[in-house]
Amino acid sequence: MFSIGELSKRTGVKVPTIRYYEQMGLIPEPGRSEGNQRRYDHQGLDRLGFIKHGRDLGLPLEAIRELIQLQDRAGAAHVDSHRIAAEHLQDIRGRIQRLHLLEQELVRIQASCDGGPDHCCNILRAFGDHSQCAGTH
Amino acid sequence: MFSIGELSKRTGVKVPTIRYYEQMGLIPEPGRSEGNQRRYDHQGLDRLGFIKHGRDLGLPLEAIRELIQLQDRAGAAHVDSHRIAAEHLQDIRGRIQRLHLLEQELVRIQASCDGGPDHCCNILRAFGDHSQCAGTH
DNA sequence: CTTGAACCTCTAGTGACTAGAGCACTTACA
DNA sequence: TGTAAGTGCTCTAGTCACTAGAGGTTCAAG
Repeated sequence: MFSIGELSKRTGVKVPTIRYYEQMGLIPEPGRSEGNQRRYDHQGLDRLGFIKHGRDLGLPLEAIRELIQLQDRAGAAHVDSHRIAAEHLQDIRGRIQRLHLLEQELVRIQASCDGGPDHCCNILRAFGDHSQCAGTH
Repeated sequence: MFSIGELSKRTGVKVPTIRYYEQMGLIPEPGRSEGNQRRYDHQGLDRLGFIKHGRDLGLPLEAIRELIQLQDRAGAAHVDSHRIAAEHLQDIRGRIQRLHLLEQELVRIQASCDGGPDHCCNILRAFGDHSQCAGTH
C-alpha cells in the first residue's frame, strides 16, 4: 500500500492528474488511510500505467475508457480493440501528412526572405497570403 | 461594408469565432450599423485572412498576436518574424518525429495480434505494456 | 513532540473555440 | 406597409486534459 505521491513517482503521472482521472471515473476510488488519504496497491499501479501509456500514445481519455471497459468484459474485446487501434493509426497518419504540408509551407515562407540586412523582408506578407500556398489547409 | 455573416463566408472563419477574436483583441472593434450590428470593410477582411492563415499553419493565437504587432511597427519586424517562423518550424518537425514514433508503436501493437478467429488477442496487453516499446514517449 | 513535507477538497484558469438561450434587427416579398 | 424568415446581438456555459492556488489536515522523521 502506498500514497498518491508514491504512485505518482512510480508512474510519472502527476498527483493532480491522478485525482482528475479518479474524478473522471477512469480509476476506481482507492481505499483510504485513517486520516482520509488515498492508499493504492499494485492494481491501481497497473491501471494507471495503462492509462499513462494510452495517453503517451495520444489516445483521448474516451478511447482509453473504452479500452478499459473492454478489458473488463474480455469476450467482445477482440474486434473493438483492433478497431480502436486502427482508427488511431489512421488518425496519426493523417496528422503526419498535414504536418508535412505545413512544414513545406513554412519553409516556403522562410525562403521568401533571404535574411540579408538590406533586404526588404516579406515574411509577414507571406504569412498573410494564402494564395501563394501550394497545398490546401 | 458587409455583415459578420458575409465576412464569415468570405474568410471561412465561423461567426462566433470572429466575435471571439474581437473579444481577444486580435481584430479591432468594427463600426456598427444603426441597429448595432457589426459592419466590416476590406481591412477587416485582410486582418481576419491573416489570422486564418496563421491558424491554418498551426500558430497559436499568441504568436499571431505577435506577428500583428510586428506588422504595425514595421521597423523591427524583420528579425522577430524570422524567429517566430523558425520556432514554429522546429516545433512542427518535433511533432512529426514524435508522431512517427507513435505510428511505429501502434503498428507493433497491431502486429501483436494476427486477427485470426482462434487467436488469443493480446492487443489490450500491448496497449498496457510500455516495456515492449522501442522508443521513449 | 515538533516540524515540514505531503496530503485533502474546492474553485478557477488554460486555449481556442462551440453551443444554446433569449432577444433585436434586416430584408425580401405581398 | 405588414410580416415572416433569416441574420444578428449579448451572455453564459461547455469542451478536453489537465494545472494552479487557497486554505486546511495528516503523516513520518528526528
